[in-house]
Amino acid sequence: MKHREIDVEKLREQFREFLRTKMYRNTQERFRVLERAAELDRHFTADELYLYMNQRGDKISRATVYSTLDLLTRCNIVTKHRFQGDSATYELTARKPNHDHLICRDCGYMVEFQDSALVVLQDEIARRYGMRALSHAFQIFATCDDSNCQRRLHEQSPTENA
Amino acid sequence: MKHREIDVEKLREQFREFLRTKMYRNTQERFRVLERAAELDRHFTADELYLYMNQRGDKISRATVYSTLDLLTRCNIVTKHRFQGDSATYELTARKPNHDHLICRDCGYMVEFQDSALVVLQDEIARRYGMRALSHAFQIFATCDDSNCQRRLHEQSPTENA
DNA sequence: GTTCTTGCAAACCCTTTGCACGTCT
DNA sequence: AGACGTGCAAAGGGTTTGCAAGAAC
Repeated sequence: MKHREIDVEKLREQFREFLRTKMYRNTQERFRVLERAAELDRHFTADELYLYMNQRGDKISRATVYSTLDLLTRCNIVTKHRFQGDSATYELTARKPNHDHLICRDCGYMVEFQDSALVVLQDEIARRYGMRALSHAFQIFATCDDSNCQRRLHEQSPTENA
Repeated sequence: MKHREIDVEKLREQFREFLRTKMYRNTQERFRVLERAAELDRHFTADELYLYMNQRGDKISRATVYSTLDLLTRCNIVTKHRFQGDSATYELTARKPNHDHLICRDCGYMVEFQDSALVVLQDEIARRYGMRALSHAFQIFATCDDSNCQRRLHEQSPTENA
């Protein structure tokens, strides 16, 4: 099952609005980063996006990619993850809203799952401390619980919830 | 309210057992890292621990601190966090079991909270995908929802749950 | 025209590594 | 004795920065 199509025009609009509000300039590079990030329908690192863009013929520097990803993160168009060990990974927030990660500590196999209980909890806990929740990051570290753990790297399957 | 006292002897025992099982050696340095980490009753970075130990008169290298923290993480005596941006932070797992973090995106104010629902969810979701949960990391990003957000940096207060 | 952004390369920070020496078993 | 761990300094990888040239306003 493919998840929702991303409305890039809407994102551009949202980004334009953010830049306007914060008095940043509308540059071609910034909007190109957004577009290419939207094309990559997956998690990516800043460097992967940089390489992808230059392969595709956009001439852009790492510095610009990093700085634009920072802007896009600040306005919540992109979500930045810091999983254990590696470099930061990014993804479009609209790609799959409110999903979290279940990661095998042994083989790195990762499942993206959605569970509405987390959003409820997020809001409730923040309220308990007089704060207002914006988003959350939830990672479950687990084991495949299976002797051929490595094999499962490219599998997928289970029951949806939410 | 002070949280539970940490039983360092028990941790030493646990570490000894881990090293034995994995055929690693019992060295003074490794146990000293554990002891000093236990003294720091808070989150710390590898470098902070390194500096603390050398201030306290232990002669130890960064390499050893890093490698021992890795061992301690692998046997779950220490928990490693990767919050946004910064370097990795560590803390004794026994310090405050199963707690998570609520972070103000504007001022950095951080609350450590406990909620038993998360452990239940962690187990249930892992099971749903045929995996066995070991631990989780849950961060809520929020705003203080308050005009003097910065002021709250050193406050604390709320209702316990669990 | 002024200010902000870009691109490049160098700098930076955290972490890991190679190697010689020391320590554990 | 032999294998593993430590310390040091250097390398490594990801990210940020300083500065000159270019684009936005």
